[in-house]
Amino acid sequence: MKKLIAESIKKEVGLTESEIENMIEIPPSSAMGDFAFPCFSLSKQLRKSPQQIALDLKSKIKLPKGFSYIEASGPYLNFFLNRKKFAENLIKKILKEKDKFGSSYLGKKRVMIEFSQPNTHKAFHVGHIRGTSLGESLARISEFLGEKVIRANYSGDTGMHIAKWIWCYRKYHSKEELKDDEAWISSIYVDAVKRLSENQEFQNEVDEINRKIENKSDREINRLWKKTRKLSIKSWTRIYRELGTKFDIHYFESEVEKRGKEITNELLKKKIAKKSDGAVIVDLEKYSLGVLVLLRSDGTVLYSAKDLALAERKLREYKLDKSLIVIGNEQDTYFKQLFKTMELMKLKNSKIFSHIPFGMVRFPEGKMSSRTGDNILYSDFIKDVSEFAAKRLQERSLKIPKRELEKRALAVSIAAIKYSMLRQNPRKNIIFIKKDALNFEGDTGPYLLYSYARANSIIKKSNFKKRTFFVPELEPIEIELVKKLSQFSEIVLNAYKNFNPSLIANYSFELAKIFNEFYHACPVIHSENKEFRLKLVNSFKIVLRNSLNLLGIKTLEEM
RNA sequence: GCUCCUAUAGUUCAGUGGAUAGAACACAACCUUGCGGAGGUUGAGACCGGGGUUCAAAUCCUCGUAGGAGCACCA
Repeated sequence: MKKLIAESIKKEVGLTESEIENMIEIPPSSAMGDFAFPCFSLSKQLRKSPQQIALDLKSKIKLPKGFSYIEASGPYLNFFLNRKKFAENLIKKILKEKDKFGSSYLGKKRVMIEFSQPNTHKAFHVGHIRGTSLGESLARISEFLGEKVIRANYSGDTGMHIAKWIWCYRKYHSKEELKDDEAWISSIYVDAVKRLSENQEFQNEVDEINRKIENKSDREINRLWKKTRKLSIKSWTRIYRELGTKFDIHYFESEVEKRGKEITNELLKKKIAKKSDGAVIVDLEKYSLGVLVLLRSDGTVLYSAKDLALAERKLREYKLDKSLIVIGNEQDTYFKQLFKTMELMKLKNSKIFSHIPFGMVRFPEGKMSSRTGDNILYSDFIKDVSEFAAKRLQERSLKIPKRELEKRALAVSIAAIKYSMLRQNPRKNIIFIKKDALNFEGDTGPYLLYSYARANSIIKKSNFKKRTFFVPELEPIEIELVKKLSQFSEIVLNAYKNFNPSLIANYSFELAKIFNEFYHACPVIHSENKEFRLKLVNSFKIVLRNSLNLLGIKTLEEM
């Protein structure tokens, strides 16, 4: 519609169509118009007041197709849609395109999105849920816009934290049975950190184990490492199934360790890296990026060198147009260092990488960390939320079979959690208040699911299959609903460009809110306009389902 | 100390340089003989401070202040 407006005023204002399209706004209220063109910036060159320009334009231009009239309102030129026709076309389009509605084709690009990145032998905590939800959502948005997405995971299965775990297990927990329970696995790590902080000398024992893991010299340690690594990985399958994420490739640090060391040697030869205090570093001071340490002074390899090898491998294995790495913003500087190093070593195509940072998940009491164990584990967290959800569900409908109840409770919980993680700007810290996340009222995932289920319930009850419909005089809230539905595809594009699913989350909430207002104001089944309203309700269902789907949230037909 | 990020109702968040700064929670008052009350309606309540750019600033720049993160062998 913006394009039609641009065409109609292009000649009079001497701007290109796209310039005009960018200027067009949506007025604060529908009573003022459906689109607005502000005339301020033309004022200087035309040497007229913006008010006058608006008046002149109104009389000069031709009414664009699909509009019923134009109004000059102060410095704004306001366009009013032919709302009936607009509603009709839009609803037809939504009902025809269904789960494709809102998508636009951006060309077949191949994009790799690396996210989640839990480490073996450590907790999968609330922060990981944020990264996983964000990555999955970005992946879905890209796919929706026609891109070929490769979901990648990358886990630290070697390195100091593993050495700590194995050290602690052998020394203090060797009688306990090994199991694929993330809570137990993480408790050993937490214990290790605690014991290490009590006695500095233990670090030497851990260092020795770290060397043994890296050069695989100790059979018993190697066996224990393999076994526990496997159990950790196994403990994630349930988590990813529940979160609705499936990876196409799972990289491990152990697979790039050797190549990381080789790259480091090449960098030493090329004088890009150098020795310093026994360690191998890349000096990036002249870019004000400090130094990047590649090898420890005992010769063992660090995450940085492994990341260089990983980047090389991704480029070799896939023909990528883009490669995103979704990781917490505490690594902002590190990624600048890493990318700069890739540039210095002239790694081909290294420009395609970008770091998508996200903020921390904090609690009102303070930061959480998997080192101290001051965090909430995925399993504890989901159990807590599910039990609450099951109780709420039971209060409402008494006769749900237990299986079904558990299924719905889990779906509602995942929706609540994902929505609370995605509704905020990714780069800002989330202050996670359990009471609010568990609250099913207001701006929450369950509210959205509830709205969807209500819409579904109307349609089910109506048992009405007539395909044609005519658009009656529209109630104000119906116009609002139609207009909101029409904005979906633009919102998706914006979310894509800004790597920001919160735009879709906020849109979903606004849409559901308008639907609920509509629902209260306009009877559907017992209305003369039944056929139209049913189509409108159905359109709402489709669009809400599409937008929640992009957030990785599954809808429920009944709650 | 240096670098980066953030600052909007009591609280948690929206807000692409444009019309009256939006919600949610909490608080107060209402709405159920209506398609699901996890809902709706109404009310009270906010742009950290000082400069600047602009016809127009919560939004851009700058200096402060406050909070967070990072800064050599964790990832």
